[in-house]
Amino acid sequence: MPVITLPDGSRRQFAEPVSVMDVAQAIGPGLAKATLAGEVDGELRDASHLLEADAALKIITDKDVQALEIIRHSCAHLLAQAVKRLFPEAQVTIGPVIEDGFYYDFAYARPFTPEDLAAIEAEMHKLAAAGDAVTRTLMERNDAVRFFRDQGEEYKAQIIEAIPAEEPISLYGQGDFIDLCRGPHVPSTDRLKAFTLTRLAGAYWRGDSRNEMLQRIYGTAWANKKQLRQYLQRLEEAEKRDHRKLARKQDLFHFQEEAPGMVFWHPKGWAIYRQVEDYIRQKMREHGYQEINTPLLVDQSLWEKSGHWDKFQADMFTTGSERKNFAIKPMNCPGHVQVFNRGLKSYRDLPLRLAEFGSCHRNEASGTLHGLLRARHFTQDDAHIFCTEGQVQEEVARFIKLLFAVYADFGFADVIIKLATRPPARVGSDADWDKAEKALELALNTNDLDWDLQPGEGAFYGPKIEFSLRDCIGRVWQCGTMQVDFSMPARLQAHYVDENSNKQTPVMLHRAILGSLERFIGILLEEYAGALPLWLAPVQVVVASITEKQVGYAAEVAARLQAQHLRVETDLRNETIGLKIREHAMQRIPYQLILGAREQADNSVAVRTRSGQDLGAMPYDAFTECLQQELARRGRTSLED
RNA sequence: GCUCAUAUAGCUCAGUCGGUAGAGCACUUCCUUGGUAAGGAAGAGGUCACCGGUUCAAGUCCGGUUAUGAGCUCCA
Repeated sequence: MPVITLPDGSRRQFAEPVSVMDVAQAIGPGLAKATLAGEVDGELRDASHLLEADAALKIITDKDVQALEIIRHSCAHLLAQAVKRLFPEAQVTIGPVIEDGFYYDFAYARPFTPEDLAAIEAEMHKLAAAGDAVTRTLMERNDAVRFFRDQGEEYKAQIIEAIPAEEPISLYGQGDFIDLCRGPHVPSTDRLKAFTLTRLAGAYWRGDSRNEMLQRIYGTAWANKKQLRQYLQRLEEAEKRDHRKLARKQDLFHFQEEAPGMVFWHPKGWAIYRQVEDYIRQKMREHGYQEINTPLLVDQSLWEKSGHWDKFQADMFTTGSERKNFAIKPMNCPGHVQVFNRGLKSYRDLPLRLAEFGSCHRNEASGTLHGLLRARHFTQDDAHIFCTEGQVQEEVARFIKLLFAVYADFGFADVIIKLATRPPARVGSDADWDKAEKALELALNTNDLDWDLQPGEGAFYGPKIEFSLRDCIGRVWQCGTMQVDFSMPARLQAHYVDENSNKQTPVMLHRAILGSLERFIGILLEEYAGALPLWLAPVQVVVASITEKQVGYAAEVAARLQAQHLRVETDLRNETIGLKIREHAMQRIPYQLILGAREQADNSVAVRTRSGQDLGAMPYDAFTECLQQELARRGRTSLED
């Protein structure tokens, strides 16, 4: 006689075991119709799940957040069913839920084509309309292995073989299709109403590039057609913010075939770059760093000593000029150690913070290049802090504080933090790794930050904290980093003299706030959809004349702004003011000064913002006062945004 | 690097059955002197990414290369 407690606290008693659906039915037929699954004592279960004992139950309908995950998972099964019907030779592998959708990986003799994709989706809609019930069965593990192997599903059999033998295997069936799955699923396929397949891609079996490549089909699914439509629209809007598109529209930079992965910066793009660089340079000065610069080309032997040659040789550009084998630096640390090593250092010199806008080249795999976000030539806002073991904690904490202050100035709040610990292939003793990992973890926790652990993802010389930001369509890119290194100073013979006149090896902290200036600027452009805050905008003010009679006055106003170190352009063309306004608004220039006969007569400027706000005419000084205030604020404080 | 797709004017794109290329915007010139998101007219602009093949004939079909896009793998 189970007693079922509902979320509102009400209880219902049943004479015999009932399913989640039975309970819904008892409450009302409308609810039963909307029921997708149930949350039983906090666990998601199928609508067919039998309640034999007292339980707390929440009926899950498409209004609940958990519904999307169930719908998407069921869509993955529907996709696999459709593929098996159209391509019986295809083997199923895995089909998980991802952000906004799902995918399924198949092994098939030939790659699927876009036409196949359309046919598969049509088949899915047909199957959904048929409305087959989705049923759950249990099977002994070994029986399940045999069951799938008999059907020629070698991959599925392998997956199940990896599950402990004593664990019963749950299978879900719909029509003639049965798949291994933990569930839960929707009660029948006609509950899947709003889905579409989005793209085809290759993906390695078990995520290992030594394995064969499978065919991955991606899809998106939602509770209803309206949500699906909104999602697709949102995606389309987001894609317009792509920094590569903005670069073309705003004439910021370009790439070309002769230098793949390397940026040709145009005047406006470079103005942004310099602004970012100057800002960081000032921050470094304020926070006790000394700026240096080290050679781009360094003999191979130094990379061998540092350990980089061993691990990254294939990804380094080299040149055989001068009979020596030079490598173009892929990072700055060995160079910084060379600077540290000149002259005998005392413990009194520590912490010694050496910063460099380090121009690095890495021969990244061709398929990984991605505009400014993954380039072969990039500039790190790099610095290395040489310190004693006792100073590590404080230095890490100070860095994290500085990083968040800088991100706030750029208007970023959503920072993804990860702690990556020792990888299988590494240098240094386990004791040192213990200390280094502990130091980073402690610094994160004392700063009260949310972070995730990434075991085994650290650099070969030390653990690291990664600070990542999202691009326009939600892809995550690592920007800032803090790495503790107990190995490289010793490998490159860095020393200092301690209080007792003993030679000691310093600890080296590798750190970057932006990471790569290129990548950071790419993210920045996408974050603001090209409408950068005033302090970063390549052109801050455009001065436009209404008729030729104001050309002199406009030039004079522009010259005054320029004398105040504002980035200003004039538009004295023989064009209508409507056209000029439209063009500069589309170029996302923060302020337009419209100068006609009236302004000229009373020595004023008519101000218009890029979002179309007309601030009217004001004296010149009032306008520049406004600008100076806005410039001082930084962050996301632009008047009109 | 791997899988799939794509490459036509400065940009965005069209180009059917294989018969030597077209639009809009931008550009140049002229007209217009206009008050808050496109004034008008004319003109100029292309070795259809590159190399090779098939064909009487290739932007179009086939192969290769390069670059780009999406995803995978990688990321000091």
